[in-house]
Amino acid sequence: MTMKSDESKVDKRHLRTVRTREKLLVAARQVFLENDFQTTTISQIIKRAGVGYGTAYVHFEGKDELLIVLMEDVMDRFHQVAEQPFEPGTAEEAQKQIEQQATAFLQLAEQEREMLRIVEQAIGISYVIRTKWKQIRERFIERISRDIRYAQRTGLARPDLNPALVARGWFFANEMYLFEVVREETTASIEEIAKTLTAVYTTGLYEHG
Amino acid sequence: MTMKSDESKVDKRHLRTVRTREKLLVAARQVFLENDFQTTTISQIIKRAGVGYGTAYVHFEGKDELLIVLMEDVMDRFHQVAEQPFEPGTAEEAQKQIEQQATAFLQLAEQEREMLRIVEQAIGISYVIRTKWKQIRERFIERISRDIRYAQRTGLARPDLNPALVARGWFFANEMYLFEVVREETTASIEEIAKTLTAVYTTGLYEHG
DNA sequence: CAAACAAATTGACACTGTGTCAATATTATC
DNA sequence: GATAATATTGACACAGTGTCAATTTGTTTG
Repeated sequence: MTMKSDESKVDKRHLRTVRTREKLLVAARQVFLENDFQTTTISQIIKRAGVGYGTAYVHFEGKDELLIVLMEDVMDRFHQVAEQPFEPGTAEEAQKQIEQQATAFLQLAEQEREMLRIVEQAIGISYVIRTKWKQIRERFIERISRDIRYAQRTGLARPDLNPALVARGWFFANEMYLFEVVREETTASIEEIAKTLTAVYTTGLYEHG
Repeated sequence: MTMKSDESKVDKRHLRTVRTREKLLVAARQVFLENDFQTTTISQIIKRAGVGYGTAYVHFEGKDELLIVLMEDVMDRFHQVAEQPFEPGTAEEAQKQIEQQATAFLQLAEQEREMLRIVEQAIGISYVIRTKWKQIRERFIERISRDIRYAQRTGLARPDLNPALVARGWFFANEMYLFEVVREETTASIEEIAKTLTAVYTTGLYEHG
C-alpha cells in the first residue's frame, strides 16, 4: 500500500503536475465556452490558468487535445444512450423504444449544449476531434445495425433492407437534428422531432391501407 | 451599343482586371484540389497565378470568397436537382420519383467529388461558406416540404406528420451520405443507398400486414 | 543539510500565415 | 505629353504556433 515508487516518491512533485494540468483544463473550459473553438488561443488559456506559455504544451499537444479531454464526460453519456437495451416483442414496442432512444439522444444535446457547441465547431477544424466524433458515430451505427438485424430475425422488420445502410441513414438524421438543437435552431420541441423521425423511420411517410 | 461608360472606356483596363481575376481563380482551383482548404495559402495561389501578393486581396476578400466563386457551378447543379418536378399520382410513382431524385443527388456528389471535398472542409472552417451551404440545404428542404404537403393534400401521405420536420430529417440523411460518397467512404453503390433510404422514407422499416 | 540529481515550468525565439497600404506601374483622357 | 484614374505590388505590422535552453522547484544521497 505504501509503495515508494507510486505514491510517496511522486507526492509533491506529482501533485504539482496534477494541479497545473487541472488549472489548464478549468481555464480551457472557461475560455472555450466564453468564445468559440476557432478564436480561442493557447495564450488566453495559459493566461487564465496563471501558468507560463510553454506549460500548456508540456501537458497537452495543443488546443485539440485540451478539448478532447474536456469532451470525455459528454462522450461517456452518449455511449450510455447508445447502449440502451433493445428487445421489442412487437412493432409497437419497437417504435416506442426507438422513440425513447431518439428523445434521450436529443435531450442530451440540450443538456450538454454548451460543450457540444464547441465540439461541433472543432469537428470542422480539427482532424483529431473529427476522428473522435466518428468513433461515437460508428458506435451508435453499429448498435443500431444490431437492433435492426434483431428485428429482422424476429420478423418485425423488413428483411430486404441492408441493416448497415438503414442504420447510417437513421443515425444521420438524428445527428443533424442533434446539432440543430445544440445551435438552438429548431422550432419544434425535442419530443415532436423524435416522434416524427421515429414515425417515418418505422412506418414510413406514405399511407398503407 | 457603343456606349462609352460601359464598354470602350474600360476596354484594356477592364480586360486586365478580368484576366488577373481569372488567373487567380484558375490557380486557386488547382491549388485547392491539389491540397485541401486548410493548408492552401494565399501565397501558394498568387505564386501559381503569377501575380503579386496584395493582388489577391484586391479581387477577393480572402480564401473563402475565392472558393465561393469556384463553388458556383456545382451549386447551380444542385439547385437544378432540387427543382425537379414532383406530381405523383400514386404512392408507387412517388417512391419512384423520390428515389430518382435521391440518386441524382448522390450522383452529383460523385461527379463533383473533388470540388465538394474542398467544400466540405471549408464548411467546417469558414463562416461564409457554411452560410452558403445552408442556403442550398434550405432550398432543398423547402422544396421537399412542398412535395410532402402536396402528397398529403392528395391523400398519398400521412397527414399527421409535420412536413417541415420530415423534410429536414430526410434531407439530412441524404446530405450525410452525399459527403460519404465525396469522401469515398461508402461500401454500397449509390443506387443501393438511394433505394434503401427511399424505401425506409416512404414505407418504413417495419412490416405492415 | 548541502550538494547533486531529476523533473516541471517558463518565456524568448523562429516560423508561418494574414491583411493593409503607400509606392509604383499601367492605362485613359484632354 | 501632361494629368488623372485605376490596377498592381511587396514590404510591413500583427497574431498565433510550437520548441527548447535556461531556470525554478522538489527529491535523494552521502
